[in-house]
Amino acid sequence: MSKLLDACSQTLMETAPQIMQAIRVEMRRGRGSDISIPQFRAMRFIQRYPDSSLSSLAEHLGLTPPSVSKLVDGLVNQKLILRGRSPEDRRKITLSVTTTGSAIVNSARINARSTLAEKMKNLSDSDLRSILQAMQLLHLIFNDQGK
Amino acid sequence: MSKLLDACSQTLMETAPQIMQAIRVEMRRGRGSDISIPQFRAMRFIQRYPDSSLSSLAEHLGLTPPSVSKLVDGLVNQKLILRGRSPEDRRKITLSVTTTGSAIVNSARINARSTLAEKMKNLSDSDLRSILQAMQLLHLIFNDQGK
DNA sequence: TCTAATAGTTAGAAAGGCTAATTAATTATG
DNA sequence: CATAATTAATTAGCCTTTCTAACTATTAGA
Repeated sequence: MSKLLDACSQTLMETAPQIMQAIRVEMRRGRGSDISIPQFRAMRFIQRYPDSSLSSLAEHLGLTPPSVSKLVDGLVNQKLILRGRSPEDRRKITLSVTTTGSAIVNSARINARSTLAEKMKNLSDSDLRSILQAMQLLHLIFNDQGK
Repeated sequence: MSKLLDACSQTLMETAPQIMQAIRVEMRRGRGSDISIPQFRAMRFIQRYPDSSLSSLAEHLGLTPPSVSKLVDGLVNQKLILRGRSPEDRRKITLSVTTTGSAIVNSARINARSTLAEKMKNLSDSDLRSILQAMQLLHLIFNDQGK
């Protein structure tokens, strides 16, 4: 086991929670667009894959179907997404984002993004490139929980 | 606002939750050493700063004092940490990790670290260096919630 | 057709946050 | 020096998020 690999794992464990904290805080000050990170991630997924089923969403989020069913309940109640039934297989549901939902998810994204950007604004271009590259690597590796 | 900065923020928002998910999953399969991420982070902090107070811990975790008081309750009940009173200022508590606590936090750390390492093992050294550098930069920036 | 498997939901419990109010100890002030 | 203000931590009460287990409805298969 290489020292380098070890150092990477170590620093990932320390840093990832801090970044999450910053994102979470920022998501919470959307003035009316007060959604949690799982809710945000769910809506992003549904935006990307319209008419997706509950189970595919659950898999993406890394949560159990009952948890996601509740999460979906919440979003439906807030009229941010729609829950329909699939014509082909009537056991399945089809999820889609409403206009309101789109507006809120976009404003949350812009808020969070600009605060993250604010924190990183003093970094050099070369530092930023290194962060971008690292994140892209990690994104590939950890996509869908390495399943 | 630079394209680069924007791309960084974007990818951070997508990737950080996925990394967290992987760490969380791994933390949960400690066979008896079943602790949450906030609990893990708390114990790591107390290990690093023995006799630390509740408020300094709360600040490190980015949580409110009542939340941390509960979290500490849980760890004390499991006999993973000790809660004493400071001799100098008797309002303050002094936190320390027990032998059992140390064993558990170390095994959780080793578990999580080796799974992260497993996922990254196919990366080149140059990729790993880029991840390490990026994480160190981000660690500095997001340390203590940019307060 | 009757049984298996699959998709989602419901019920109920535990954990982890929060704010507001409380207790105890220390510091500052009239 | 006595009392007021501040500080450290806890308690109380609430809400949200997650889980497992059990249930309903639909489809697929023997």
